[in-house]
Amino acid sequence: MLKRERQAYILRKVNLHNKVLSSALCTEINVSEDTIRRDLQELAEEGKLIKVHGGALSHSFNEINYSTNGIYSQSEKKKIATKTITLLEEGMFVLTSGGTTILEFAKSLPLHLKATFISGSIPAVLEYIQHPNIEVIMIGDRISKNSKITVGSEAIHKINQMKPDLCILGTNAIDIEHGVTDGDWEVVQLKRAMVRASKKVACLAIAEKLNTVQPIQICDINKVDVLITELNPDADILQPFIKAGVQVL
Amino acid sequence: MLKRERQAYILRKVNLHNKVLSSALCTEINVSEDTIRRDLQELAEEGKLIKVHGGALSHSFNEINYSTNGIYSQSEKKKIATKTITLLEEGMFVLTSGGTTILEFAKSLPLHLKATFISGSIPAVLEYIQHPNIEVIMIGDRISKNSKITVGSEAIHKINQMKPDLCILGTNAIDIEHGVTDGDWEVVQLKRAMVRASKKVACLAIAEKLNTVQPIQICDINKVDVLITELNPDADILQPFIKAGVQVL
DNA sequence: AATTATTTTGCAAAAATTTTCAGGTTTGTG
DNA sequence: CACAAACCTGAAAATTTTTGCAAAATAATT
Repeated sequence: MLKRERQAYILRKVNLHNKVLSSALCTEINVSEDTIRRDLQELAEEGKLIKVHGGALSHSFNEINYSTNGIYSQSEKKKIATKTITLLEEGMFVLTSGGTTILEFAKSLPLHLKATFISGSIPAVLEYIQHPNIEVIMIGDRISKNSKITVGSEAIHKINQMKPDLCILGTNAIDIEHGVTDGDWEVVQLKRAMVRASKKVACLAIAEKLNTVQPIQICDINKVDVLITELNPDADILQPFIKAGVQVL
Repeated sequence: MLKRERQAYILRKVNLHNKVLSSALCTEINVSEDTIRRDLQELAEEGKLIKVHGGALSHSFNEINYSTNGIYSQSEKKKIATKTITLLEEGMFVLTSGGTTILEFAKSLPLHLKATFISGSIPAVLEYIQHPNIEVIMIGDRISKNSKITVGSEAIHKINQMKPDLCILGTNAIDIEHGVTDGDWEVVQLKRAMVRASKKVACLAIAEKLNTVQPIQICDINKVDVLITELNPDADILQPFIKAGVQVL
C-alpha cells in the first residue's frame, strides 16, 4: 500500500468517525504503530487533523456534533454492517441494494478485501468506488429520485443476466408469514430480480423492522438465507426466523 | 510492447483503479522496474498522473484527499452553463458526459424545464435527480474511479441504442485540425459513442482548452455542432471554429 | 542490406525514502 | 504511586529512486 493512499484512508476514517485510534489503524492496515504515528503526525502538521494521545481527532469534532449526520439509529446499523462483513469472501461478486444500512456497510468494508460490487444505488456506488481494491459495476436505467436507485426493465434485465455469489438487501419490512416486503413498487421489482438472480441472499434489518409488513412482497422468507440484525442471535424475537430455516447473525 | 502502448496501458490502469504500483506493473508488463519508473515519471511530467514513492496515483484521487474543494475557474464555467441552457427545449432527450463544467451546468438547470437527461457520470446524475421535473437515466457498466463515470462495452452498447436530441460534452481539448481529443482511453470510447448516437453535439470548453490536443481523438471538428466557451463569440480565437462551420455561443 | 544515429532498456552501485525495531521516557488512569 | 499504554529517539532493515553507462532495439540514412 502506498503511503499517500494510507494517509488518505486515515483521513477519510477520521472525517467519518470524528476520531481514530492508532492501535485500531495499525491492525487494520497491517503496519507498525510507528508508521501510523508518523502518518498522523504528518497529517496533523498539514492541518488535516488533530493529533491526540492514542490517536487523532477530526477538526470538526469541536464544532457541532454532526457525526450523527441524520442517519437514524446509526450505531445499530454499524453493528449490522460489521456482522455482514463476515459473509464476504475474496473475489466474490456481490449485488447490493441501497439504503442507509447498506451505506453504513459500504463504509466499513475491510481495506484489503478484493471483490466486485454491483449496485443500482448511487450513494452506495459512491462509497464503493472509494475502496482501493473493489471493482464497481453500476446497474443502469431510469432513476427513482427518492431512493436514488436505478429502476426499470433494463435494470432488471441486466440483473437477470448475472449470477452474483451474494445479494445484500437493505430491508424495510420482514416477517415470517409475509416474507420480505416493501412499499415502492419499482424498487420491489428490482429487489425481486436481485433475489432471484443471486446464489445467496442476506437481509439487513434493524430490529424494529422485524415482524412488520409493507404492501408489496419481494420474496418469501424461505428465499432468505441470512438475516442480520443488531440483536444477538439468541434474542427471542429472532427464534421464529431460525426455526424457519434462516441463518441469523 | 511499444513504449507508447505501455504508457497508454499504465494510464488506463491509473484512471480505472486510481492507483498503480511500480512493482505490480513491471511483472504485469514484463519489463524492468526502471522502465516503469521512467514511464511514470514521463506521464507525471505531462500531468497525466501523480508520481509517488512506489507507484502513482490518479489526479482525482489526490484531489479528493488534498481537498482543494474550489472548482477551477468556476465563474467561467458558470458562464458556460448559462449559455448552454439556451440549447435546451421542452421534452428533449439530452445525453451528457461528466466533468466539472457539466456539473456546473447541472446545477443551473431552470426549474421549470421538463426533459430527460441521460448520463454515465455519477456526480452529474446526482445533480440531475435534485431537479423536480427532469427524468434521469443512468447508463450502467464498470466504473472508472478517476472520472466517476461508467465505462465499458455495455455502456457503449446502451448508448448506441439511443437517439438523443442533444449531446453535451465536457471537453478537455478541442482543436480545428485534430477535433475533440482526450487522454483517457475508456472515456474516449464512451464519448465517441455519445457523439455518434446524438442528433446534435455541443462541446463545452473553457478558453484555455481551445487549440489544445490530447493523445486520443473523440471526433472531428465537423461533428461538433455547437461550441460553448466563456468568451464572447466574436473573440478572435473563436473565428476559425466559426469558419469551420461550428455554431459558437 | 548495411551502416549510422537515436532512442529505449536493463543493470549495478549509491543515495534517498520509508518502515520497523529496540531502548528509554512520558503520559493517563485507577 | 504503580502500571500499562503511548511516545520519542536513533539506528537498522527494507524498499524505492537516482545515476551513469553499456547493451539492445528502433529509426533513419546511405
